[in-house]
Amino acid sequence: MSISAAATMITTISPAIVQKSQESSPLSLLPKCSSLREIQQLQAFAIKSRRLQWDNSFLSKLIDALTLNPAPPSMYHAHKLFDQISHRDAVLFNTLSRGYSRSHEPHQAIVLFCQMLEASIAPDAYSFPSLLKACASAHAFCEGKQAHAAAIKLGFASNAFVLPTLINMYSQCGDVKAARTIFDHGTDRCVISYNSMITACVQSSRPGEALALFREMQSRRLRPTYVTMLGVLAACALIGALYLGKWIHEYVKKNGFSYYVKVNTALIDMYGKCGSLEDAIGVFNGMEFRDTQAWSAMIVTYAIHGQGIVALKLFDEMLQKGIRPDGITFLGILYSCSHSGMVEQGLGYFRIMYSDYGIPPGIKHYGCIVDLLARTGKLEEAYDFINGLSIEPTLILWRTLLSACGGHGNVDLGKKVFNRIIELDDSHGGDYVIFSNMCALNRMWEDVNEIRKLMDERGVVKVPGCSSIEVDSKVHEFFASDGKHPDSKKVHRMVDEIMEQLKVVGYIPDTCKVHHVDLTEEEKEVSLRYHSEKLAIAFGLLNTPPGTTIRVVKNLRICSDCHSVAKLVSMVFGRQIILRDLNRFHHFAVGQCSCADYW
DNA sequence: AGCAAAGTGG
Repeated sequence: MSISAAATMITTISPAIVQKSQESSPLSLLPKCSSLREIQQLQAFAIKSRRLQWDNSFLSKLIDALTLNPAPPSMYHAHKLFDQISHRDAVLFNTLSRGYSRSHEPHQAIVLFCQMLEASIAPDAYSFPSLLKACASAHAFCEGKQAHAAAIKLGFASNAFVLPTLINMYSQCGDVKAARTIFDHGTDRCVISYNSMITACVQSSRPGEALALFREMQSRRLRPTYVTMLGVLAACALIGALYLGKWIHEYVKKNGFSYYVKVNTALIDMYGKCGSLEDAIGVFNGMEFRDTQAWSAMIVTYAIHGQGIVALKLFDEMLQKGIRPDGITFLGILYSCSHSGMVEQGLGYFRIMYSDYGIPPGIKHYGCIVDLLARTGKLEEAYDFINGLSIEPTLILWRTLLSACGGHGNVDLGKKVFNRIIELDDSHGGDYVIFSNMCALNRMWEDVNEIRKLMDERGVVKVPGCSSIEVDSKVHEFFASDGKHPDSKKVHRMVDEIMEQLKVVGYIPDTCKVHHVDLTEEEKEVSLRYHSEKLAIAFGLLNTPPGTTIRVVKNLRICSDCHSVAKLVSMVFGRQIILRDLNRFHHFAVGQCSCADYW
């Protein structure tokens, strides 16, 4: 059939399709189809002109177009068409499999691969990316490993397209070590493989390794892509290294990545998590186009800096501009409310998220509501809320409540919740510590001993507190009372000096939460004195010019004694201190904290 | 045809 004849036939089927194309072959028209109807018209044309029997390349394009169509029934139509084809080849299988992995039906993709083997059709290199992607998103580690073995057998494991998906699969299934081994042994380490590996490191909280890979890329003169920037910025956010982050920002500008909305969103997130609210606002204001994610990132950033009211204002502004919020936006909103004690508003937003926006609440939204209720002391309500849920409450939900019980000193409910938690998982040191502190606060020393014994028996260890501070683009880490840092003697002396000065203005060490029963008051004071955040602040006072801001990142929540010390230091030494908790910020200035002592 | 943000608790 001549091209002009084909064009005539299509014209009789749908003028809309022809309008979209200057070309006349049905193959080139396919990507321009935007609706299921248009694709099916082309399919009808293909059947009419008897192409269905012989042209697998055209059929593959047809299936691809069907699977790309966002309307839900497309996978069904694609599979139906696939079933009608008599001579299936690997390309057809791959195309349908890709469709399933795109439409989040990983199990179908895996099944399809098995069917291909059963039909004695040899997979090619392109069969593996979608299969591995499916295994990754389904967390199907066994299948993933089998797929890897098959890829090795067939000689496709070091293929440039297969390698990144292999890395991704291992990382998503939780085996980052294996991912790294594959990456290291890869013969063809391209930019995309580096991106996968960097992302894998970030997702497994190994920011240092991610940044090292970025440097390796540069020394190998591989040109990063914007995806590289997303990974590297996320790594900076994890470490909380503001100056390194600023350097990356410059790099982003110089290399033309500033126009990617996602990169700007990652920059907002990075500045937010590195403690610079102003820089985050600067990036947000400088964006020409902002999507839901960009607004959400900015809302969350205000929230973690204790500016809940501003976060809510921004949400209103977002709605006025006609940007649709998603589940994450509401998470930010609920988070803002719970961390600013706005119970009624929070419950209001929780109600409208489904009724007005059709967003079904997930476990994380429930977590925020539990936090919202419990943090303000409505502990029983929070308990009832958890028990009334239609889904099985997770550990985190109980943990949220336990931590609030600790904050409000409610040992009775706290004990009930604690027992519930260790039934589910008795290996988490943090839970024991919260409950033990709660008991110590109520002078229930036998219980404190009991908990200690339980921890020893079960071999539970608590995560040591660690604070870090970036000075001259080097990150210094401090652990409580440790002598690992080269300057530790000097730092300890500095802490002693600080304490003397603070006592003059009325500081009294808050020893009631130190849960070593057999310590004297003085010994308790000493154990409190060398908490990691105090060491880091002392190091900051010693090694940064007077008047500059001290930025500290801590891996646990700040204790109340360190909180009051930081407030006093900000006043006595005339320094602003910005301290990052596990997931929020404390801005200390002239004796006050931005969290208004509510954290 | 591969990599791809934002997110409850501690």
